[in-house]
Amino acid sequence: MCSRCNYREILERAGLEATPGRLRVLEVVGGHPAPLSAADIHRTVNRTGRLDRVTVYRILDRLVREKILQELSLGGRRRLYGMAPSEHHPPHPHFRCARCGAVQCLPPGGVRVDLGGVRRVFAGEIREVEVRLEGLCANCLSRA
Amino acid sequence: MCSRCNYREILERAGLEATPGRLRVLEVVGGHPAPLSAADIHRTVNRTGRLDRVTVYRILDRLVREKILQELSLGGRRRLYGMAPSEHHPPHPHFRCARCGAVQCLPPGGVRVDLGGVRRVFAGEIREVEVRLEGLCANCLSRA
DNA sequence: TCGGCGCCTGCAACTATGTTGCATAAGGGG
DNA sequence: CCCCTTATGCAACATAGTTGCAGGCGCCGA
Repeated sequence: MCSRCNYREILERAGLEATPGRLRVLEVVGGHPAPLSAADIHRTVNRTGRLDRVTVYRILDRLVREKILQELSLGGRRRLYGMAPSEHHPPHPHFRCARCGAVQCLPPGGVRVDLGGVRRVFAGEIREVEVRLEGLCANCLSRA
Repeated sequence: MCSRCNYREILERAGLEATPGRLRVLEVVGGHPAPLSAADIHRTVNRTGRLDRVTVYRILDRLVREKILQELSLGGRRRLYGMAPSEHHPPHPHFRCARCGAVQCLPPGGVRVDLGGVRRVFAGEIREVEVRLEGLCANCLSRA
């Protein structure tokens, strides 16, 4: 659990009831150092009580819609979920190991992206930028 | 089809037989201005002949392994495929419209990424950088 | 207090996407 | 001519996510 986040308050500020299911999902996601899949979250939450698979999906959808969580697409088939950028959770890039598939959050601020050229030629409106790195993680490097 | 690419030659340089299926898949992907899903490719290829769904998946896997195609993860459930970066196909960022889901390739060079900070603290080996933008496409903006 | 309404959850069935195992066909080398 | 490899097809399966519907619970107004 992120020590600086009050999940109940976050939910209520978004106009959502702070149900046990939602609180447990938030605790699992906020307390994990890397983004998790719906299946991971379902498994973890069900170690301490039960919450249906479908309910987990619905909670995740809702929390993403309210921008409490963010959904990441990092290769592989599964969508991953992490805390959305906010005061306590600055945006940061993600790394995925091409060998073992593990995903890590990288420190915020380590990557600078300059969109100048794109903003000049692109007719749409850019709202979010996601940076994804791929390569070999330290673990796989040492075992190579 | 990309006028500067000789698909037969690309396949043979990678040590792959230039079979009709592979050539057709390459023509479809190389000739489309945005990345395509396996289902899109299967559908398109089957307008001019037939190629099994499974064969399309296997061809895509193979071409990705040989770095002829690249696989993109752009949200949504499907993996998308485009030409891998090469002499004729410089790496470029991708944009996905949050409203209609359409994916576009953005001009290469429009985005500059500085990894300095990450390379100093990250213990693994970074091989690829993917930049994904999200927002509203011109079409959805005008209809909003 | 009652009845209705909305929200959350569970369950079953379903869809979409991707994968595996096994059979067949084509081509090359002994 | 036989065997091996490679590409393809087909059926079955696996995984991830979605939909429809019903039950429970709290809240609000009558």
